[in-house]
Amino acid sequence: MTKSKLYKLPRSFYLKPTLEVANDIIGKTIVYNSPQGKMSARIVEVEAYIGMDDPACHGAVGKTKRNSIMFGEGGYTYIYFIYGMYYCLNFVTERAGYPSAILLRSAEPIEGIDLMLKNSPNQKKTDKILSGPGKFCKAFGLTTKQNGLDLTSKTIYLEKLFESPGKIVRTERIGIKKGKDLLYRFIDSSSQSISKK
DNA sequence: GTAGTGATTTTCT
DNA sequence: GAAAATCACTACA
Repeated sequence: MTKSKLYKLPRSFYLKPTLEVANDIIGKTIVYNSPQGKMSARIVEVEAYIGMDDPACHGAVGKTKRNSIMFGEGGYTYIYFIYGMYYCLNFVTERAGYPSAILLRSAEPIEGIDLMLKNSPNQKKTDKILSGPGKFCKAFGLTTKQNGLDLTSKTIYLEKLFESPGKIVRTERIGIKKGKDLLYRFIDSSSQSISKK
């Protein structure tokens, strides 16, 4: 593999059906120009949360203050606080008025590893520092302050990498009580950094 | 090696 | 007042 060409994914990427986006997002690179410096990582694990028919989707119970960003147009960040101590990062998908998003569960660090380690005092192994939604946000320094950012802006965005993606596998989602029968979790099976075996 | 549980606070009922 | 799209630690085999 010689030079890898990168380009920022446009708004249209996020407006496709959520399952398509979830599949396509595996192997992409997320770039975040944080106040601390630039950080980037290769996405290897995501979960889809789709609309009113998905019982595990935050938007299924109707629009609330917390999930209102999911009802907006695709291509924005949705960050929420959970279990009293962790944040989770999502990418909003599809059209305005349709609550859907993709939860970023795990990634492999590329740039800014020193910053990630600094943000995550408990982590020692760099190959596991982003292996979970809560850990990812901690390492990237993401909080609800970053909720609703435009993914086509300069601050945070995804890049397409012209390399053959790893083998993508679909499984049931993790950590939810309802909707487990839906195979909405996508992982790159060649990665060693997924959040759970 | 696997399994079980406490931490801690925002958000919604 | 209870639940929550999690993680790290402890206990035990």
